[in-house]
Amino acid sequence: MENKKYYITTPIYYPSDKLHIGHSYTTVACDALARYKRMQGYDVMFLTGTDEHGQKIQDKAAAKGVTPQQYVNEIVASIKELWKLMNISNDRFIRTTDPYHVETVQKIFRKLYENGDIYKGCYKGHYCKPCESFWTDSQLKDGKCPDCGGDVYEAEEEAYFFKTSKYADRLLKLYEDVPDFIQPESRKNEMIAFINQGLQDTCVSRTSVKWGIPVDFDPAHTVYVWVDALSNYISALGYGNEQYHDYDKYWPADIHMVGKEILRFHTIIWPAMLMALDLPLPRRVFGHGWLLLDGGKMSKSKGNVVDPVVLCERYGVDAIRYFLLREIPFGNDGVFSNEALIARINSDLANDLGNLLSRTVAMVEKYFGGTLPEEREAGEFDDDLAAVISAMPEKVTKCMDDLLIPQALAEIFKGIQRANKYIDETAPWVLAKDEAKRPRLAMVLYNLCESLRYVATLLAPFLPSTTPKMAEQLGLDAAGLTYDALGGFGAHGTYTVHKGDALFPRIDAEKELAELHAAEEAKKAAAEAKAAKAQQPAAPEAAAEPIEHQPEISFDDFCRVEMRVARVLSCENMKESKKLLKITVFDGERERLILSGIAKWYKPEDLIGKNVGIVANLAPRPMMKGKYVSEGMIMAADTDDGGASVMFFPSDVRPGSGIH
RNA sequence: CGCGGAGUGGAGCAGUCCGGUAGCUCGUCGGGCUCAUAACCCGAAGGUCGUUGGUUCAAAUCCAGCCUCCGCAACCA
Repeated sequence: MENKKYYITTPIYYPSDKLHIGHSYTTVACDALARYKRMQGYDVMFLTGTDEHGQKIQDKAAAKGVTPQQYVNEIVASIKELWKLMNISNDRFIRTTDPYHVETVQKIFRKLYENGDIYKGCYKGHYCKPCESFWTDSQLKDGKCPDCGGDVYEAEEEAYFFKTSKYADRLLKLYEDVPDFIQPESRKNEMIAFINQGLQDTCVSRTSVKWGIPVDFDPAHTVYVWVDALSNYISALGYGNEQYHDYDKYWPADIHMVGKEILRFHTIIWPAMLMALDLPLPRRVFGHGWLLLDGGKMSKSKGNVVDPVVLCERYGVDAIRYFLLREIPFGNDGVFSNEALIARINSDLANDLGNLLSRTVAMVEKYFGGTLPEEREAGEFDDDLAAVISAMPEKVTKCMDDLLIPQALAEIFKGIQRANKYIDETAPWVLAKDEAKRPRLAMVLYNLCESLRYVATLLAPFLPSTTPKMAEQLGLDAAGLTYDALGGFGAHGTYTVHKGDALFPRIDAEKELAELHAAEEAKKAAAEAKAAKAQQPAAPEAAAEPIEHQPEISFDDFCRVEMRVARVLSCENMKESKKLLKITVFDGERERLILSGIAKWYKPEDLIGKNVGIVANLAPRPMMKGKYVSEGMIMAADTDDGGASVMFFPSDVRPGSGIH
């Protein structure tokens, strides 16, 4: 029993923007697990935090005219606020800009370097200019670039590399020896396949990015993402620093919870790094699914509110927590929609759970003035109810230990439904009419209170602010509701209840959706008005995003870019790619092939026969493993929805005309 | 032929490994009850289990082919 510890982590989030509901999902899931383990008597360390370095943040801060540190400080504050709002019980919050973390990263980087697991890429590196890739000797094919088959040059840019490839065999063995290292199982095969394709060493430093942790023995370099971000899991425990001292106590992690998009880094690079450092490996990495938005994209047309703060304010934190934990099946993606959210809140939380408490408490007050008498008489249906309720803890435990959170909740709600049915079976309002049946009536209501005591206890990890409300109405001490204190069905003495507000008020779905829809229409109308305004040259509209500027160039520099008009001769969709259009143009001298990533926004017939602007002296670029070579670039403007708007010229312009 | 996942009543899913009356939640319809948040309880309707062929006494389940959707990889020069 002693020394049972549980170390659980969320990914560290990238504070380049506000967090959305998907981030909340990961964190809430971890929180539920952490609370559950604490309730089971484990010494839990629950870590979350932020990954604050990198180009993107550097750019965003510059665009806003603040330092990167100022920029992230502001966002991190809002993240901490969000976790507070959502009742997240993390024990620690790490920021990769924390000095102690910086210290650890530098130590790790140096150690890996001294052990030979990190090497400077240009020593043996070959650089393929078109592919912008480094290759080692062993990766070259006949001395040429393995991707495009082109010539390679001695590296002209230094970078440090981590020898991921060296650990391929040990990683495969790890997956074999620890079958549940990668969860869910289906993803394991993807990882194995990925390794079998041949692992490349991982670039772990940059000279071009300044916002990051300097390599202390080579300050021109900045530690690039992996060593910086992944080591948070141990620096937060005090590995390599003096800030904390519980590395020995908590490491290795019992579970790293991550989104499926970063599972690979946690099951390949991270274990390889730990192997290189000769440290124990995490026990398990769980790649959960995503919360997709109804209809695919960012919801603007669907009226979905995806800001977690707004959702919590509107529906209550526990309602949102419940939805997130209940709706996403093990390892799969779930769909978020306002309809689904409201349906879930109404049917499960309001109708089943809230109403059960409400009707039970109301009857205890109505028939017994709030306090149940000691004299009780057993009867039909009691045993069945007791059996279902007292089986819940074990079932929930089983589900939680298998990380089946939605199923765990389903088990609790089965108990709730059984209790509702029990009321119908025993019909307390009928018993109440007969004075002689008061002991029986007392027993029925007592059994309902007992059921609710179990439910309140088991629900605590998932709905931490609901349990105290239930406890209060039932006259129980919320702090005393633990697995150990359950003590069996019937263990509690008697009940004195206090009627309170509805746990989860029922939502008028039609009205609510109409309101959301109206709000959406208003937003849309505003956007259209804005767009219409933009049509008028007299009233130019400010850019939606801050404009990122390039350094000033000379006129000569400008003249080096050769822009010409070209006529589209043919254009077709490619079966190999959803994004690319295969375009043949006549540039005034010859035909050239251009692959352009505009297939999502243009059909071939939109372009054929038209005059477009191209950049003509761009170096030919091998694409799709050298299968095609694209000889130029179609000029197009970015649009607000992430699409492209191609630049067309009138048909009387001669192909080959220069553009200035 | 790059890798992988998925196609089951109106919606969302389970069942497929280890063949044998197709199950759950929501919705719909009918009934019951009145303690309760117009909530609760019971019942019913509704499915050729993507498609074609094969194995078998028997296929949602095993085998082969095909169709459709979705991830990842490749890739917006």
